[in-house]
Amino acid sequence: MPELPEVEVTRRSFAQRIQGARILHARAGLPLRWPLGRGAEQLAGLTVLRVDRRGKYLLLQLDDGVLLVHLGMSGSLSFRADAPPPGRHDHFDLVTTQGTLRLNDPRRFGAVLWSASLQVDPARKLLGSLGVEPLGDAFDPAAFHAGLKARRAPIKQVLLAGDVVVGVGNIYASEALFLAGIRPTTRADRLSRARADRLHAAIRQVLMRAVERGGSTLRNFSSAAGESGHFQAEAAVYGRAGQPCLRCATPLRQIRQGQRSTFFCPMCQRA
DNA sequence: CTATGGACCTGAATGC
DNA sequence: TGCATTCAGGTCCATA
Repeated sequence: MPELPEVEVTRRSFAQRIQGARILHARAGLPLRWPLGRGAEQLAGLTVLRVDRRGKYLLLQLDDGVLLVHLGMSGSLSFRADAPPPGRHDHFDLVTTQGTLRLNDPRRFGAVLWSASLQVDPARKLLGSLGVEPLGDAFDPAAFHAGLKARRAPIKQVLLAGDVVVGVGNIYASEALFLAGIRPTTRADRLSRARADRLHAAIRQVLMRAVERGGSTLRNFSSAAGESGHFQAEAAVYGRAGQPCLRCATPLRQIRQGQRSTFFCPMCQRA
């Protein structure tokens, strides 16, 4: 479910409301991807200073350490004053003076873990090798092109790997490559500076637009405020195999790259 | 070092 | 209707 836009929309939906709250109690359900790293009972009494984001991780800055939250493939957060009893897939609750932050995650690929700071493990290990933020100033065309020059894998898989630029997931990778007119199978190091520039702009455009629209709704994404997103209706290629390209009407194609589906137009994306 | 396939887990959709 | 197979928005880890 969540790529960068969904995570950012989620962050915005509760960051202000939880800021300054004191943790009354934490509840861990079935195991997530990693153990919490600190007893849930030891979170009580800490204060949430603010909520940041790095890549697809949400960072709840506490007055003692930081709580990293990742939504995995199927996770979503809710934040409400009066949370009902936890359901089958509610695997983490942070009960605070200002409401309960709850992680619902059927597949449990998500994670909640405490780290003493961002400079030490586990945060250092998880965040240390992440690429640049695509919506930040550090994401500039020259550095992006240089990053791609060092990689021989297909451009689609380099985008997904997240060590050149973070936050581009399986939907937006296909969408950005379509916008830039680049074939997903093209080796990353074969992209000219001009084409890297086009891709750079396309990534920013597709992510910013998705954030504005409230995230993708491919399955049933909703922010912690319960509002669903509207990007789905705007996907140009993702999930549209066999349907006509919106630009040239050629039937769109679906292929497999690294066990993930890729969608593209064989006419508009020729190299 | 880079690149690739398997692993984690549940549920919905599809096929026989 | 029932049961098996495939697929799903992520990413770490072992292996080549």
